[in-house]
Amino acid sequence: MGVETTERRRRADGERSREKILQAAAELATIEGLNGLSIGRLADAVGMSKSGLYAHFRSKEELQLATVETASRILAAELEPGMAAPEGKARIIALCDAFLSHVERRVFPGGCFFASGAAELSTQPGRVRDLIATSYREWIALLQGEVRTAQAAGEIDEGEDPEQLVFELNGIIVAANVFFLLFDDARELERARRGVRERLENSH
Amino acid sequence: MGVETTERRRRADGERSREKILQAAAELATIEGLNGLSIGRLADAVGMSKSGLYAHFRSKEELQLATVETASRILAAELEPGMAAPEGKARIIALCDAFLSHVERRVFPGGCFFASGAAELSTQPGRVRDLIATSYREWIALLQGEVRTAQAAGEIDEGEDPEQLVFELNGIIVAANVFFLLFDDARELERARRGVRERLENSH
DNA sequence: GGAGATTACGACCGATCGTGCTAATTTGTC
DNA sequence: GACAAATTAGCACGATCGGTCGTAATCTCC
Repeated sequence: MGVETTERRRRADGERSREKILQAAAELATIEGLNGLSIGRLADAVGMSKSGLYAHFRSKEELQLATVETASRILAAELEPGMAAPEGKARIIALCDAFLSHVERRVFPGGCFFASGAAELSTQPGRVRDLIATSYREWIALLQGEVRTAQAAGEIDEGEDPEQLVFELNGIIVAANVFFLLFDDARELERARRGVRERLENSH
Repeated sequence: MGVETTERRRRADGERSREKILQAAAELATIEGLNGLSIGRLADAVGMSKSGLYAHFRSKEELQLATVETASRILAAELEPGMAAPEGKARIIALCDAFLSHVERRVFPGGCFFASGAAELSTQPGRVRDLIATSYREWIALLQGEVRTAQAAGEIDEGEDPEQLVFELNGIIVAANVFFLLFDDARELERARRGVRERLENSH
């Protein structure tokens, strides 16, 4: 889903460069922040000149938008093993596990890209903030869909409010993300796994 | 608890300026970030010159450390109504409510100072990060103490692990903080209040 | 009331920020 | 193989970054 990508012909080598830049940008942004990430340092990180970057992105904001989309793709790939689980309760647990696993393996060195991005930009109006909010909503909607599926299958009590349940589950795993990084302690992730399981067991 | 404050005599007018600076810094930092907060903009915000600020803080890091301590004091004052509740389960709920209330009233315009600071600095080694981590631990320890008190009073099941329970409770209210800001929707705070209550009811 | 410390300012430093302009090189297409 | 388009680098710009210095005004304390 491209954000009004102004189409223009791309050369193969350019495409490769662009991909390398965005991969580095997505990783760096979780450490320096999407604002703190500077064109100069990013150029150094990929071994290019600042103006070389500008051939691919006409402004910093456009670079940030493309970076968020790249992070979305990376996260989606990380969640794929979770999506492979049978739909319903099992998939919810598998998705949470996949998320916690990608935090633990430091796919993004600064933890979940969207947790970091949301914390940084939630109070800074603009297209980047909006894109992050939209992406986050998709993740929430995905989980809510699985909850409803699980309810239809009788795995989760019908009285349970999907929005409330997903709010709590997401809260648990996002907290694990922050604490794992802040305290450098893998037990935080284990607490999240336990919390998710027990919360789901309690809902039937 | 002062962080090795190099003592030096202070004049009454200087103390007032210093307080004004730190108040503005604590608020601004939740929007711009502790790194993104620049000396120049902060000076403008309080109507002083950059070099005027440097009469109070010898470096940006020292300003950041003092800002974190100021934020601690502000938060502690906000939690006071919670601490006024009878110890145990009631106080846990009152503390969570006080926290959510200070988010809703935007005591810090960018939400919880420590959630924002932890997200920004958790991967950036240094004294500021360490101070934030220490302050966060105090909050966690405070809640855990209340849980143990509640257990001793028979309000919470003895089988409940205080660390696990507080991890989940804190996850819920921190998630509310982020989502309230990102989606600009007060229902997120209501979900947190409900989540905290139900989680505590379930533990006995 | 005078000495000495504190507060505040303006000017200034080198570095880096995002962003243009230009030119050379590489690539894909007819 | 020629030509247009895409890619990348070099350079320079104005603004802003954190920080220093010298100096003037002001407060505190003996």
